[in-house]
Amino acid sequence: MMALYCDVALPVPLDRTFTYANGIGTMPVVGARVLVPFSGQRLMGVVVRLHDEPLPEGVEAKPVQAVLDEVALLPDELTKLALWIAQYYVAPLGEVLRGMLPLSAEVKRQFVYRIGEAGRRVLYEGAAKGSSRRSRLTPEEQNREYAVLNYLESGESAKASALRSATQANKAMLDAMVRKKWLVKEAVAEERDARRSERVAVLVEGGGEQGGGRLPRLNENQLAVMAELAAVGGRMRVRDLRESLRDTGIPDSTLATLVKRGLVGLEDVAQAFDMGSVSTHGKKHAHEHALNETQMEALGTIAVALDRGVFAPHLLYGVTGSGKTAVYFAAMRRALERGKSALLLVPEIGLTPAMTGQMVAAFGSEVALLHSQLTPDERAEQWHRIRRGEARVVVGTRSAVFAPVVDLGIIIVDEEHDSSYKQEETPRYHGRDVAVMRAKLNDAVVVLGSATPSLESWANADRGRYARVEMRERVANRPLPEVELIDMRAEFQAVGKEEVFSRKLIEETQATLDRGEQVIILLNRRGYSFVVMCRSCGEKIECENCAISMTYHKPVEGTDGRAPVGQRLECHYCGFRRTVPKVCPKCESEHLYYLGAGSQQGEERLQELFPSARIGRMDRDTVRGRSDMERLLTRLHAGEINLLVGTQMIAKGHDIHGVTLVGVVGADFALGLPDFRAAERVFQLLTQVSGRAGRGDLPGKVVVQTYHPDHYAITFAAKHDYPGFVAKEMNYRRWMHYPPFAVLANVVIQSDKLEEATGWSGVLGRWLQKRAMEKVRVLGPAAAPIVRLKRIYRYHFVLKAEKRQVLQEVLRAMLAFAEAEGIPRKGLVIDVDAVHLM
DNA sequence: AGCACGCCGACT
DNA sequence: GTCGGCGTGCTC
Repeated sequence: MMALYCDVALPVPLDRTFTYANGIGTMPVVGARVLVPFSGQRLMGVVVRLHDEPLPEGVEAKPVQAVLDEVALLPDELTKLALWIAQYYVAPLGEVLRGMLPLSAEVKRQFVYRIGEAGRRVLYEGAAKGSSRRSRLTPEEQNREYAVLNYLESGESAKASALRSATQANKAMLDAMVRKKWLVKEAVAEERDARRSERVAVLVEGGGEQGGGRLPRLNENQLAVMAELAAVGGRMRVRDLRESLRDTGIPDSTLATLVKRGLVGLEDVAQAFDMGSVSTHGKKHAHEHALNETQMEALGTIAVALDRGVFAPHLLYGVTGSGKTAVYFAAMRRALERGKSALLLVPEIGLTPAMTGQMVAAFGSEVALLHSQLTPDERAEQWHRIRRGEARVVVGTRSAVFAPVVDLGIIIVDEEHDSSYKQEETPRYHGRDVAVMRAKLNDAVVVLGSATPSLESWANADRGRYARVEMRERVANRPLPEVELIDMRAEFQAVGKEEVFSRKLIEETQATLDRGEQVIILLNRRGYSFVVMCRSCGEKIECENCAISMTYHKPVEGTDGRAPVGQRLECHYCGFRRTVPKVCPKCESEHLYYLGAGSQQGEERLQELFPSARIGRMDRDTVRGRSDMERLLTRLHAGEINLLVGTQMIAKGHDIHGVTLVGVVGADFALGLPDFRAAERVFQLLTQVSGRAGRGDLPGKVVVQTYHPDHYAITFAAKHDYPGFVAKEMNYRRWMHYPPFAVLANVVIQSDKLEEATGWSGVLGRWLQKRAMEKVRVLGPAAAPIVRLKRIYRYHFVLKAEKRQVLQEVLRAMLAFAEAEGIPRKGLVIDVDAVHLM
């Protein structure tokens, strides 16, 4: 009955679990978290199996130190999902589980220090003699070391924080003392309540009246604070109070003074759930609209599956503006009515505030939002709310697919083609594909929605694995915008010089602004110019850490209270910055010139061309948090901005009715990249950004500047012909044995030493030649598209196989071979279903 | 990934 | 001689 051992998945990059011995007080269940000793540390892991099989000869199972959960923390289907991900993506189970459980906040890893034997000797014999004279420590630092030893003399251990405040020793000093064996450092992990508390300021009844009823004299600021508190009934969250004080220019210290004088008390109260401010732009919400016939049909298909309560994957192909969001809402509502939960995945929450706003408006306090900007505490709190069944609607980004919702009825993956669903670190899972698997394990409905479905999903619909639901018309019979292509080669001939904007785009922009309508221009590179080149030697200025051209950023005025940022060259991959050189670093020529216009330059040119336009820019430099995005969108909706330039984030689902012209500049450069998905990506971007035009009562127009006017990605996008594009692209993929006609993995071999990277790729290349050639197609080894990144040299293979299982077997065999050859595990990155070939 | 153990130069 | 630098190898 009682299992002797448990297998524990630990958050280490090792492709295996470890076996521990259960005790009488430490009998975990599968799915519970445990604390176990591991290589001198104490780690939190998740029990994945209970059994009685002893370890092989010579290895002894260490005992479980503590069981953190009485019952499985993870629902059964999430444990199964974790096992599936580990298998499918060839990733360590412990790392998969770590990503699933956002509960690191609950086990705070803390260290305690105890005096060590060497330390005791030093203390008693006064004998730091020889060693301390030699050490580079100042006498003062030596005194502090003695203070630490004195503090610990009793032999009891002390928390790092207590020790540091008592002795003024810093962390570096403590670590140094550990190294000298004066101290022993031990890790403790303790459970902590994930609920946050917050401070509330309370007006003290009769406070300060102790001096015979006389009110103490208060200055103006103090009176203002008292008045503010009294006005709201004597209680106010300190956070809110501070905020309103800041507006009136009263310093925070005023509150502290009042507390000290006993006039205001502070209380810790369990924090109420805060949805944050979410703007809805006063528009009608999707859930308030009556569905049209097409929408009703789409909903009908999904609802039938929901009512049957079986696994049912759907691909919802709906052109931009066809009203997919309204269908999502209706389907989610239907799930709730059936007593089930609903999960909505979106590419990036910060970029679609309108969607989340509508969710909150429609479902109120039943909604939990999960996104990357939550703190660990907030994440844990949401996780528990969901697990307890308090939130039956979850909206979130990629990792929200692991939300422990109770009785899952439906998962919706919005913009399912979006590459942000692919995690670009271990475990390298695809949120969309995990969603489908999760739905399967939960007997739930899954809806993948897009105007430009990925070829993988489209093929799955072709093969009958997914039910295809189509919405080919825009709501209210609005037309799709007319698209005009501008051949930039001809434009160059005619104008005689390189201009960012063509004459046609300028003319159309002017006309649109004159009519009082709005314009969006996509310029899909951030910065001012993305190449700095020397006219004398032809050298491009590269990042010190990466094989990447550095982007020039012009100095900008500090807007919105931000400090101004000087001109600089910046690497968009590692963030490295340098000053702008006056002369070529290679040949010292003064003839440096700047090529390729980014969004910053676009904004500047537009300002020159349309001096009276109200221009806004939307890129990673101007939009850092959710609030920046919301502010920009609010100004757009209000018409305060009538010309918006930006990178691809402007293409993401925004529904701005006044926009009637969309311009596209340089979006086709990606067609030249060595990536089999290049055409797909360009088609998607063009279609999505075109979809921003003509969403109101007036028809829209799109002007696309291109150097490849005959490329099928461009011509089909211009005709709004997704089926046509897909048919053509499918032929290419089939011919070239690329997904969806093969399964693919990208294997990167990396090292900070060039010889290691090339050497290892050679060794693996020979092995693949000999061992795997009949089973998989191997491309490479070749230099990775970015051969050096963050000082790491990178080579890669692309493996393609007919069957997934074959690919996984080869990858596992390759890992085993690499280990035997002494290639370190971190020198190999395996990316199953890679989206970018990096 | 951490952390132990072990071998070698720097400094007294 | 000792300290502490970091290169290998293991973790139930």
